[in-house]
Amino acid sequence: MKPSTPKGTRDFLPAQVVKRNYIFDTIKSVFIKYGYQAIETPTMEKLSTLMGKYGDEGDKLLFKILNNGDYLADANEDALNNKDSNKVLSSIASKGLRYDLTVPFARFVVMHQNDIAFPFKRYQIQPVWRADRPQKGRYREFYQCDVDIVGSDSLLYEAELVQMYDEVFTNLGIKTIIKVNNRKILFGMAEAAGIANQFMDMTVAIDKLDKIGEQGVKDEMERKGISTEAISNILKMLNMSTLTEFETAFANSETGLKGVEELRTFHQYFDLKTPYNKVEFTPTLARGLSYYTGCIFEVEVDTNAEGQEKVKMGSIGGGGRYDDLTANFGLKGVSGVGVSFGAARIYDVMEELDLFPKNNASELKVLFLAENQQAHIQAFGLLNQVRSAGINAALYPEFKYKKQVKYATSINVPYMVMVEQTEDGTVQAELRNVATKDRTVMHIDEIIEQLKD
RNA sequence: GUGGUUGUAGCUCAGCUGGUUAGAGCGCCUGAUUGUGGUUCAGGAGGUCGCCGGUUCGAAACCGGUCUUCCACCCCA
Repeated sequence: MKPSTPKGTRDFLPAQVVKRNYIFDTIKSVFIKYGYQAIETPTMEKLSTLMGKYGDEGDKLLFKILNNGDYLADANEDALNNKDSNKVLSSIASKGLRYDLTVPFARFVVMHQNDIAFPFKRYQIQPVWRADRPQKGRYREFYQCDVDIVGSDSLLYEAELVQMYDEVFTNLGIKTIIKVNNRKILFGMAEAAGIANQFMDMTVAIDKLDKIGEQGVKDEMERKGISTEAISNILKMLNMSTLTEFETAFANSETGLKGVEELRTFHQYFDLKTPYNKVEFTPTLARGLSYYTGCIFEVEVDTNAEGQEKVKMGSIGGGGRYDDLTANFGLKGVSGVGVSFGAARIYDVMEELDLFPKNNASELKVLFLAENQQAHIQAFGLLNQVRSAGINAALYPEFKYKKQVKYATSINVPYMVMVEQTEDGTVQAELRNVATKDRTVMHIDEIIEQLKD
């Protein structure tokens, strides 16, 4: 039989894992610096935790786990006979794979509210699963990398999160544009245009702006039955760029004015330090129809930056504030704000721009090669010394020179040490630089010195 | 979930409108050669043509189903 992985899942080769970990490590070190702590939640959650949190569409995309034991014995018989999958489900499956990290986190906060201190700052890097149909850059198993604060509505955290974006992408070497908006500004626009009741339709249309253009947005809103007058009003507002303009437009929208004020406060915190990346107020940023209620963020690769012109990639990060994150689980009035890093997309961008470091600390530094069995045993002793000095080292098991060199070149190791017996019966070690082909016989202590830098 | 697309050796792919024992390059293994950095030469192993069923005297090729790949839509990350 031909081995394969399930649809939408993949294996990761050593070189890929090294690169992925480089991204995670860079992100983690920034999280830790800003005072966030890691948590983990189980791969599976109860379906009662998961169902109904992502809409009807989301429920379909949940992977369900069959109950153990004789699950059909306990299945709902009527539903089974009628082939009613939805009804049968609840009697044969009570667990599912996590669909994102936010809902499990909300469950976590409610369950452990007495063990954690608010504001609670956590980060979480774990895979999630979706039974979506796979396509380019979309898998059924992928990592999410979330950082959130719950239990405070201070805008200091919005500023902090954007600073973290700025620092992470600077460290990774990607020049980005960090777009900032506020859902209250969007609501203000709907209110100012007199279509507050069609806020959702408007938001969904605006969210597609990048994809379908201004005319497309106009058409979409028309289709949703928004009046032409309101549409032209909204389009006019979308082209405004300063908070002062919005303040004027929102004279009759309390929510809109609140949004302007929130963004001003955000800037009071944020502007104390000059960011390396572009941070732009973007009134057209909508972030889908998700649960966001305040500030929203999205990160894009800056295609105007030198060397990045050709990068075609959607958003590589996003997030925002959501009130009542935990209300679903019975804890009201707890506000949260968080952002997510799109690890897989960041990986692709870094690959395209060749931004991964060449010499990774987790890679093998030196490969020992021995001439014969006698030398092999001696080489193992030398190997121990090199490893004790903290250098990543390995010994090749066979003696055939051709195979040794072939292996060394195929694993891309920078140094080799050839261990040979001399005529007087002692052993000598020769350090070889694979790239320059330099070779020198030297004492093992010297070799260690050489390899250390 | 809808529409399309892909599947032949470990890898990248040929294989005409159905017709003998299914091929190439690379890789792999063995031996020689090279006083040592993937050399050269010779030989070799490896495929139920994704899987199941059908049409046919005959299927890798045609038809149906299924799994997989990639793409668009829906939605989303």
